[in-house]
Amino acid sequence: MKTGELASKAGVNKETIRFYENKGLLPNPLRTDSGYRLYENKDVERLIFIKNAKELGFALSEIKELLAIADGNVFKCCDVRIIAENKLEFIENQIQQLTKLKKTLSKLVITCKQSETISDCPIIESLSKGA
Amino acid sequence: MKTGELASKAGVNKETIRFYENKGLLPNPLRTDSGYRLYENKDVERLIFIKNAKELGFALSEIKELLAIADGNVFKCCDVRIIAENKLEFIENQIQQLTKLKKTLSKLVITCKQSETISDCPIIESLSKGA
DNA sequence: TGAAACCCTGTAGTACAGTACAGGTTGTAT
DNA sequence: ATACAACCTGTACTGTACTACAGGGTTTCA
Repeated sequence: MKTGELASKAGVNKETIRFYENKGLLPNPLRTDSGYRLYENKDVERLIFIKNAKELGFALSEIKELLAIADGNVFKCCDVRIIAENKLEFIENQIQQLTKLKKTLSKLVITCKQSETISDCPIIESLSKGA
Repeated sequence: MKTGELASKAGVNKETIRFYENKGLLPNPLRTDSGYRLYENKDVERLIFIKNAKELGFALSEIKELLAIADGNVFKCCDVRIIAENKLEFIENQIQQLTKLKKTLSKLVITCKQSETISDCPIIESLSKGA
């Protein structure tokens, strides 16, 4: 199959395929005599792998590592676990940060509902305070 | 005070000050005859406002709005509240998404601890599955 | 045969938030 | 007097993940 078909089967943009190829996430495909890229079903699977990993919050650079592991015999399963555990830690941290922000912000929004003029807006006031 | 002093007082980079000036977050400052930028204490405060808002997760474009409101008489306090409420909604959404990811990922990590070879790594397997 | 649809390449642009650098001027301290 | 720090400008680069475009070649179908 050619680029267009791969793109629609995997649900990505045609340009994205070339982009991933450049980035080393997709292998250099076979070509027709006229230079058209030729793909197989395993390339669809590979793109789905990438999509899934992206949804799990992995960056393209991390996905590249995961793919290298999935492809090769160089690494072991525990390497994958380490990448996943690191990502998990990062996500937990992010959740904590955001929860803190949420508390601060919702407190501000609640107090804001009482005042009407800009001069005593608690949000503006709060942002003006130095650490 | 000149750029360097403002930068160190506010805890930002010198270049960042020029960047913010270009973006319209800082007003055009007075200049000495030789063209050096001259700042006042209120500029330190303004940079601290920006830093605080950034910590709360506001984008520079949103901070620009907040500053315009804080500066001017054009808007009312409820405009600020709307911006804050939108941001709050966004943050809540993000927390939900991340919490889902965390669950999925930690399940994978746990099952991974049992298998040793790459061929049956549950993380790789899971990523390979189509939707 | 000829138009439309698809493919190719390289380069540039998008958004975000800065950071770095080249090449020049001014201010300060010894 | 002169070295050095701090300032000025404009432009280009960073990283992330694409997206768009110009200018050409190929395939397919009527």
